[in-house]
Amino acid sequence: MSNSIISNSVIKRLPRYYRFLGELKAAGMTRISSRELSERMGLTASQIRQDLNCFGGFGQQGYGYNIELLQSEIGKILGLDMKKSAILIGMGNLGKAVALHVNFESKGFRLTGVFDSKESLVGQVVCGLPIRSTANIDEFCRENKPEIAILCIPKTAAKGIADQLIKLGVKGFWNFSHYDIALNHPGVSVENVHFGDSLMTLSYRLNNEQD
Amino acid sequence: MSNSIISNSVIKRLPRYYRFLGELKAAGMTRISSRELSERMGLTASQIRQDLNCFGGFGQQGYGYNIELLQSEIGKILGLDMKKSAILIGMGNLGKAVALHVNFESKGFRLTGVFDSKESLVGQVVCGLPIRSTANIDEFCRENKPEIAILCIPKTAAKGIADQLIKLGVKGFWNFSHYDIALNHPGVSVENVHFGDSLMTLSYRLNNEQD
DNA sequence: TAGATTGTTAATCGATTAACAATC
DNA sequence: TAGATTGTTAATCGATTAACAATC
Repeated sequence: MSNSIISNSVIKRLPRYYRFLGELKAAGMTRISSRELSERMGLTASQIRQDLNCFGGFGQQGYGYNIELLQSEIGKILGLDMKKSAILIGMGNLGKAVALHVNFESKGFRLTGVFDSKESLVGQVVCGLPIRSTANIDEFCRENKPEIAILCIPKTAAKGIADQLIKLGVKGFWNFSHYDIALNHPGVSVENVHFGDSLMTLSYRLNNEQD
Repeated sequence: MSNSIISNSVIKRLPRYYRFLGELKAAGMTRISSRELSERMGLTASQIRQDLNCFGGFGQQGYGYNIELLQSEIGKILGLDMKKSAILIGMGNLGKAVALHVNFESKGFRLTGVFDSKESLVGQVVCGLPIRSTANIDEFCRENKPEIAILCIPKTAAKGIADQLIKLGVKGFWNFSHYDIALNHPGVSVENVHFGDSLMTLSYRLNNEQD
């Protein structure tokens, strides 16, 4: 079914569909048409139908979409039911906040290990996990085979650790650093979160408002 | 010069150009051709020239681009020299990490106030700023006229506060919440950072690797 | 001058929107 | 059956890439 390659634009819209459908479900609704969903989300009905039909026919003519069913299907498409093992490197302000703030279980992952190179942090418990020394990453990965790593470390440290982790079998990165993993390792899945870039984009918009 | 409307795709690439040029400058290089930059960044030379020519002719035929000059021009385009006033609402794990981790000054902003609704946090000092009660937002905004607000609060709280801030003259949001500001306030500049969406996207990619 | 590389126009590719027949 | 709404094809729009004349 989902054999043809799905475009990046479609993939990036899926989580938002998932969230909106979750809210509609929570509000007690059971069905919705592409037109009504389009009005609530600020999209076109055409785009919604096109997006969904990349993965199969989830709707019914004359009726629309069953909200609970559709949300569950999108969850499966996103792989949220798989609970892939994730490790987090770098327990500074940012790393700690990510560990504590993000609900991994509802996004398809399980946080299984957290690491920092600073020996003074090692042993401290965050999210029920002891902070381990980065010196023990090799050992931990061979035993636990994490699928992804979350990099909350500076660029300088990120290069070495990312390369090391890829050798150890890590298949994807949630990358908060400025090291460009995708550039150096084309086969690996990378999702970048670049605060600075995002904030600069906002700066541009403010300085170029017109209408 | 930059009168025609610049596409979103171009704007989102500008911070990355800015970063790469900064690194080249730091490495002691003075000039670069679009071809060499394209190889380093994983883009096409055509795209780079098209992007830059949205804003003016920064290069020189037969020579290429002066790295320092080009970076400085992109910085001006992004408005990094303007130091717009920013306030941050929500000093939980995430808010604190953003306040401490992000270098606002180098991204066109100055953090001037931080707020939380929890009275137990009020008075605590973060980044040299006392945490203020959200009850005092009105007063603070009338006196300090912040241009943007950073929302590190749950969706439920975000709606009320965003609507309030817009009435108080806030022109943009760096939005970490799931409240869809842009949907309800079309005129306002919004840059969303949605951790959950980003992580779900990574989940999708891991579950659909092929090559 | 010859070589290199830009700025810019034209061609291609991909994503979004519109239209409508199929069907519940 | 009539009305509604999907799934899907065709048309449009926008972004990327290729090509090349201009020019340093």
